[in-house]
Amino acid sequence: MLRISKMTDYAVVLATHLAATNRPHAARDLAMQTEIPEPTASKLLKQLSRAGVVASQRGAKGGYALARPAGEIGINEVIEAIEGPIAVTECADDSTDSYCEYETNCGARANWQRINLAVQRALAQITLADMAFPSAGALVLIARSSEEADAARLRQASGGDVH
Amino acid sequence: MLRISKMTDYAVVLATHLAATNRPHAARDLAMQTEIPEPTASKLLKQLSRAGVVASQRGAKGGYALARPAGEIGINEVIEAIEGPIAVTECADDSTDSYCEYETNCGARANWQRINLAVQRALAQITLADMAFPSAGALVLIARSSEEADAARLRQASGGDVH
DNA sequence: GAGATACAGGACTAGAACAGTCCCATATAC
DNA sequence: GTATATGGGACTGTTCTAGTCCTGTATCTC
Repeated sequence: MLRISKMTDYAVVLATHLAATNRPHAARDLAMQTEIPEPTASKLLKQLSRAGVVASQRGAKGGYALARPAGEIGINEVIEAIEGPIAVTECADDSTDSYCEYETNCGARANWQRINLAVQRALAQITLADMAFPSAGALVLIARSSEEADAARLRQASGGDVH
Repeated sequence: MLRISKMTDYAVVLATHLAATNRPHAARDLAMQTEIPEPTASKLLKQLSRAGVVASQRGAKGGYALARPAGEIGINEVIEAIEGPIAVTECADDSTDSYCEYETNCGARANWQRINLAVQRALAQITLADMAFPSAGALVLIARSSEEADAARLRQASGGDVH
């Protein structure tokens, strides 16, 4: 289904929550506030920390906060922190020099890489600030054609689609 | 990894092969030519047939052929035939009216839907004709920025990246 | 009409990946 | 020193994926 995993979805929720409140939180607090099970939230925050998306402070009164301003962190960073490099197919993944056994029948590596690039760009254009404050305005970037932009504006105006 | 499944990858190979040869093939022949195990290829072709991507002819001398010209079939159709609707997250999937348990903490449905739209559009822009004949020219559609287009042209010119 | 060929549909299984938990080590504040 | 909080990794049950197999149905050829 070309779908991100549930864990990544959780990670986006956690990062978005940090972006919305803009102050350090202990993993337990974040877990409670987002209703994500504590061990799971803790595990995800560790991964986000290792990837440099969030900054951690150990010890009593420690916790997690965004490593940079929310507007500078793209959703792609959060996804890559949890799932590794974004690659729609294996042969589009530069990080593994895997041998493609259908090479002679495929003829498609360049295409997959472009598809991949388009997906990455789409994800990078949405920042945590956009996620945290959906009405902030920078959202029409992706909706390139005028019809879609219009539809998006209508939805935003009515407020019905944003939850 | 935001990755399509191996089966979908196979399906693209099969459809690309049909596009390249442009005549009906029995499932067994396609399987042999693409080096995909026959039962698996057969299963995939059935799914492509049900989705209207390929047309099937039963009986002796029967087989599979593309349902429409290769240039009119986007990769998204092949992917959706195997994996179902393309939806990066569950809450971006219009086909299931699943209840989002993190609704109050998410605030992101509209964003995910736009991300999803961008991914779908990227996939729809590549047709089976592009996959079958990578040098045919319509490939720079995705590479929007000039640097990428240049890099793509360089790669195409050197021939090193296309397999 | 009989037999051969080929697709249609679905059940089934082994293995891999995912989601989620738990434990212990280490760092910091008070 | 103690309480609090992150860091790292092992572990497990469940779900999904990949792949196979079987039976039924349609069509062609003779």
